[in-house]
Amino acid sequence: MNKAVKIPEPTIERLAIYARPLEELVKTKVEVISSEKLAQMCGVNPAQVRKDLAFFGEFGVRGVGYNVYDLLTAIQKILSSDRTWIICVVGMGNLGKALVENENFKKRNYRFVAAFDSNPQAVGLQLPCGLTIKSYDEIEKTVQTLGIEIGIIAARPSEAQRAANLLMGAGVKAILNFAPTHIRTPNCCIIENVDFSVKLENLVYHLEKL
Amino acid sequence: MNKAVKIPEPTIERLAIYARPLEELVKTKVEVISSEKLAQMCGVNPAQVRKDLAFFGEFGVRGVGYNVYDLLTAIQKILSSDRTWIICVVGMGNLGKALVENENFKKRNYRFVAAFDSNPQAVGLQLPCGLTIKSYDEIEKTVQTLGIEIGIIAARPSEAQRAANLLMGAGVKAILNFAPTHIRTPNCCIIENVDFSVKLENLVYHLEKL
DNA sequence: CCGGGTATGTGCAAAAATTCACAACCTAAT
DNA sequence: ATTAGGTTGTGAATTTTTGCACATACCCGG
Repeated sequence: MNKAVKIPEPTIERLAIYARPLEELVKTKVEVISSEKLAQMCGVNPAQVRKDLAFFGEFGVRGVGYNVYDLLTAIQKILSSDRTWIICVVGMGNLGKALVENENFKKRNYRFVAAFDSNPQAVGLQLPCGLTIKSYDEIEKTVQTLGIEIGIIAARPSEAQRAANLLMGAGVKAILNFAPTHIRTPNCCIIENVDFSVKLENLVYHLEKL
Repeated sequence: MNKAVKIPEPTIERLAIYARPLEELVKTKVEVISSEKLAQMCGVNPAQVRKDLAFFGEFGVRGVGYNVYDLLTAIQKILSSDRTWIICVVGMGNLGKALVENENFKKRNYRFVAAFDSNPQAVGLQLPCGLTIKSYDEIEKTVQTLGIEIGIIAARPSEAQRAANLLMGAGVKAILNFAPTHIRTPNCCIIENVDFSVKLENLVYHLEKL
């Protein structure tokens, strides 16, 4: 389609969601799927699926549906998740440790090549995955020598901004922030927030309304 | 204001976000804040802040701003985060373990009272927080005797639906799902999804576009 | 080669969410 | 008491997102 049209943010998010069941379907050798079925598996509207895909081209066959493998490949290409990404974590508490070991990341070609912590006690410790925890002082050099493209912040909220500044100073252009705080960035850097407790508070709000 | 008006979902999410800096401001004894400043701290539009709050009443003073403590208290009351919630985790891999120890949960009155895992090897192990891992067979009884209100799923995607069914069968009405899969629920049960890799894929999409 | 059955792609309308812009109102100083 | 300065609360405009509904196109059997 026309590359000039602005792709809605929710569309990008859903594309990644569509990929999940498609991965399963490829494994189970299902060859074709309709927008109806795929939508059902993802909990969205079928028209939504078609419209989302339509932003990027025509992937289906009318009267038939979508070829599972081709569609998955197309989505991965759109999202650029068809290649390996070099990433690091800052903040090696329980969460940081869980993230470097995370199966879902490994499966999807994200490669952790460094781990940092501000606590001198933690620096030097070796993680089960083989990485050795480094201090914040080494962020700049490490990012540059290893070509780290994405930084994950799993530090305490009070340290998150500092961690982000160090990463950005070293040239990192994308940050996934798990700290429950807003991080200020120049707009050359993209940031995504993952805040568990916001989600939980969402839940309890609705729970109380039942 | 009028309780009959439907509150937008994004508004609820933002209320929780507004609470974060307010907690800090209370600690640092700042008494009053404007929508402008608060918005800045959260990375949103000032009018948005005012409109979000307006759904629930009038909390500010024109020409002055909002009393920090009163506003925080009001938000916590709206979200029902002003009381303790009894929760459990299903799936005690690295992520599950990180969640039960998580500082941000503890700070906000979420109390983990049980942990479950499907792996017989894991059952019986004691966690640092004192909980002993139980088997799936015990979900129903445990939920009922301990009055568990919310379930967190940190299991593998292939097990997520089973875990959810057991929780719902036992009477749990709210689930926070960390497994990268869509969980089917009757609409008496609320579900929130937290999917790291979706967020990461979002990042890489935008990164490639830079 | 044609026609029935079916699922896509898409124009358009509806709904939802965001942002603007300003009247209403408060405080404090003169 | 009046006015200047500043911030809220909100109606209206705008933008974004969703969903319907159907023309379009493809497959397959006869």
